[in-house]
Amino acid sequence: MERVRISDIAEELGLSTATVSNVIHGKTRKISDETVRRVQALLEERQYIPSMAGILLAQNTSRIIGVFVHDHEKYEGHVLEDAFIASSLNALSAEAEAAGQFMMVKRAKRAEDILQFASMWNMDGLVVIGFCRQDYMYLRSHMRIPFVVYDGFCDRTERIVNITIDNTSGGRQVGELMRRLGHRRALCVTDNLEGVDKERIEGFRQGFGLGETEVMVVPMRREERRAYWQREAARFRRATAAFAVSDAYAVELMQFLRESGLKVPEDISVAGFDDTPWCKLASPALTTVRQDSAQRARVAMERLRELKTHADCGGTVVMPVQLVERDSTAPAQEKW
Amino acid sequence: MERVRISDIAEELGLSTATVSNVIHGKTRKISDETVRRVQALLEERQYIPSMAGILLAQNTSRIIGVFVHDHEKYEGHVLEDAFIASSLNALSAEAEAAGQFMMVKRAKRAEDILQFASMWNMDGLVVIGFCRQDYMYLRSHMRIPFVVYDGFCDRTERIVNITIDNTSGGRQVGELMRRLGHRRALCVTDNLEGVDKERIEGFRQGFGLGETEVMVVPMRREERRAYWQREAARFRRATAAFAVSDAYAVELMQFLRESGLKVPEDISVAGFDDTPWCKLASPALTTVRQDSAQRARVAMERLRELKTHADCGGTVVMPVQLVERDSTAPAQEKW
DNA sequence: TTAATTGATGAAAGCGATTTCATTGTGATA
DNA sequence: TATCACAATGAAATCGCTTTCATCAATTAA
Repeated sequence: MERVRISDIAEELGLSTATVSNVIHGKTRKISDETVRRVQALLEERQYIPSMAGILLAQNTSRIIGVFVHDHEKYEGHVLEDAFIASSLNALSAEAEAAGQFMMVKRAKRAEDILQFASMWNMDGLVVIGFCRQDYMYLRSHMRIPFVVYDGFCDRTERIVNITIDNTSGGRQVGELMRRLGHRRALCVTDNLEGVDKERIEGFRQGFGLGETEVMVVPMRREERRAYWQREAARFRRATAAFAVSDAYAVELMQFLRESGLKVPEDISVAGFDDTPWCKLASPALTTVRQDSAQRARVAMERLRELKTHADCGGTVVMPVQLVERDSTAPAQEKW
Repeated sequence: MERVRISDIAEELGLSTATVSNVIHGKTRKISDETVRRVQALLEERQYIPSMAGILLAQNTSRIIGVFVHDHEKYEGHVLEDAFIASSLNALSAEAEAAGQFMMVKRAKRAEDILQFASMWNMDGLVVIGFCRQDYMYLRSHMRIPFVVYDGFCDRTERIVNITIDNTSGGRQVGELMRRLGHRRALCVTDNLEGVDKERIEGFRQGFGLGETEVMVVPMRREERRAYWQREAARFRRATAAFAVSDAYAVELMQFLRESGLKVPEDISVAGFDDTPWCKLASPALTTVRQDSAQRARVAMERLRELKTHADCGGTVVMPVQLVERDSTAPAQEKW
């Protein structure tokens, strides 16, 4: 129950801590087989568990991977519940475990918090999600701990490793699908015109070709959105296709459409983005764009490891994305 | 960029580290206002960030709250994506931040892993989710770090702090609702007959009174479930109400019912449990039982703090639960 | 005037590991 | 027999902080 220290083991066997430490880590030193056996046996018997405190101090590395999620107010204090974030956390946690590392999660509002947190723990690497470029630049110049960024919009010269997905392609695939289905007037639903959402919409436009697209920028706060849908209801009557930049918005949109007496996909086709788990449970099952957060996490951790050695190898990794066609999209019906 | 240590500050001001340390923590010692001012100014200027390595070692406490989530195979490697877990993580993270603590998340399979992990980091407290009683007992007897358990089924004598919700009441409220709506034959959907799910179903039975209830134990793995629904389809034709022990199952069930040509709620009323965010987006919006994970997290952290002082105060905290009636439940129609 | 008290600070030990450098013993070589 | 190489191990410094104990000067009480 009381902590067993290396020195306890050493003392009990009449050895020095150096020897015990070397047995634990192997390979630095030549140690007699007999000693190795005795030490290992006692470590096992006493259930020695190393103290990270000591290790941290001695070898100046913590094996902690910090995951910093921007606590954007649009989530109203529930960021970690967002399907994409939750899925990323899960994948990152799996990667960390596989690599024998530890995952510390923090929701943060400012880059300064990240810096402070990461430095105080002497973290091994960081995954930074949802902040803006300016924050990344700040970290780049004030912190020596390697970090990668999710969806960062940084170019090579900025020396930041940015792991993102091919939003444009995702949007384009949806656009092409809608065009192929004969749609001519589409609505894009987003809550802002920057970053990934901008790319998704641009992609959609490319794929949709000559079709007419109108963009609806909905309020971020859920309560305001309700009123907004109602106020703008007329716009849905004109379109036969809708592309939401997230599954959450797509599902919410479908619900609203149903309430307004419009049928999905008969009256209007709807597509989302992310392929969150409940897409296939929505009714109708939602057509969407799948991003693979497990793969993203894997790449993130790999790049983090690389950064430990070649410090300055910024660059963007674009992960592929895949259209998942389900039941919320169908051939256009004429409207007049 | 290079680490600023307390000794750097001390040296630069011609003071001892003891003095600087005392300025930082206040109140232990009488220090002249002049010195305090000078030290604080320099700490600020040099952007001193304490090293947890040193602190950990010196004061033998880490301020780390460990959250251990049982990596049950039914989640197929995606536990942290489960809506209830994600929501708990978010709430716990918020609580930890508010208390100036750090949250480390780990998915674990065995109690030994928890023990090892928690001890090596000298964690301040643990929240243990989804393990079984035997694991809790193991921790209780092998570990001196205080921990609380979610949904643990431990009685007072076991000296384990167990934070749970009133599953029976939740089930009962659904049962009563179904009875009130005139249903006579109900189906309960679960994937096991133990723990919280057992309580929920028992509660349902109590509330449903004389109505006839049949329990379906569905396979945990998604692929097998698909076949199962189909095979057992006939049972749905007999019932007019269904209560699933989780929203996930409820939504999946609704989807299957729709595919089989049954209408919800006209042909069959469906209710779930948890009130996950997408309940209100399902169609029809799902009647369910709300549990408040923010409140639960608050209590968990409070009890953890109490445990630091009075070590042995086991006991179960039962949090209230609330029926949320939406559109998936309706008065019974006669069937024959 | 001297002793006792108090206020402000320094010196050093300790926390639990790692790691460098030094030491001992043994068999082989000259 | 003296020297050397090498294998096996010990002693001690180090990491950055907290905290106890000691010191010294200035003030107050006797």
